[in-house]
Amino acid sequence: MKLTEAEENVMGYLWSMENAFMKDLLEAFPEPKPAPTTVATLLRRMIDKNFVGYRTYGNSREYYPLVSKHDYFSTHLEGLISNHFDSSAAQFASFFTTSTNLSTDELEDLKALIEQQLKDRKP
Amino acid sequence: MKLTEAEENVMGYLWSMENAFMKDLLEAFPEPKPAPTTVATLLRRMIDKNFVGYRTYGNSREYYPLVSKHDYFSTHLEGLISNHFDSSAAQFASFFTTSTNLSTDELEDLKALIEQQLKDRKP
DNA sequence: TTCTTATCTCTACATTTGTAGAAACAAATA
DNA sequence: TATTTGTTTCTACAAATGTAGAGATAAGAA
Repeated sequence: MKLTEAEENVMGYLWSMENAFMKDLLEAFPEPKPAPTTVATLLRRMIDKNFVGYRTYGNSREYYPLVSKHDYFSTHLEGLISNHFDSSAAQFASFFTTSTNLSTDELEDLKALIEQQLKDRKP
Repeated sequence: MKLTEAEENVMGYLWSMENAFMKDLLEAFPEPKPAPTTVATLLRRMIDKNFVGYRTYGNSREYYPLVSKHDYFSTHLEGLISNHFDSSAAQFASFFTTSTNLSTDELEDLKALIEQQLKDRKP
C-alpha cells in the first residue's frame, strides 16, 4: 500500500510534528490552505490504509503516524531500486552521487559517514 | 509533468532497449502481458507528455525515449529531497546509507566513488 | 489481389485521486 | 441554556489512471 502525493504531503507534517490536531495541520499548510474537509478526507484515507492512528478527545482527534518516515522512504527507495536500478543499491548510489549536486563539504561528510559504517561492521 | 506508474514501467523498457517497436515492448513484458491496446494507450499518453518520440514505418512506429533515465530520476530525486529531506541531499545521502543494506564491498565501492569525485574537484 | 496479422486510433469504463460542500455534533462561550 | 466554532462523517464530483474492446489500416503472406 502506498500514499498518494496529497496524502504524502500531510504525512510530512505528521512526521515533523510527531502528532497533531486538525488545527495544527491546517496551520502547517502554506497559503492557500486546503479546506478542512479536504484534510479530513485525506486523514480518513490514511487511517484506512493504516498509515495514521489517532487518540480521541471529545469530538476531535490527535493524529499520529503509524509508519516512520525512515521505514516509509526506505521501502520506497527499495522499490525504486528494484524497479529501475537492477536491484542494485550500489548502482543507485553511484547514480545519486553523480546526479545530485553535493557540495564538497557534503561529500566529505558522506565519506566520513561511510567510513563510520565500515568501521562499525569490521570486528 | 510526471509519468504514472504504468507509464514509468513502459519507460523502463524503452530506456533499456533504446528504441523499440510495439512487438518488442510486448515481448519485454512478463506474463501476464497487457493487451497491446493498453500499451498503445500508455505510449500515446507518453507521447502527449513529451516523454516519448517515434519514427513511423508504414503502419507501425519505432518508439524511443525523449528523456534520459538519468535526467528523469535526477529530477525526481530532487523533488523527493526538496519535499522530504529539507532540500538537503546530504541528509538524504545519510538516510540512504543507513536504510539500504549495502554490502561491505558496495560500501567500499561507494567510498571509492566519492573519493574520486572529491579528487576530480580539487584543482 | 485477396486474406491475415500487427498496430494504431477512438471510445469506454471502473477505480483512484484531489478537492470540498452539507450536515451532524461536541466543546467552548455567551 | 443557547449559540458559536472547530471537527468529523457522508456524499459528490471532476480529473487522472489502468485497462482494454471495436474498428480502421498498412504490410506481408497466400
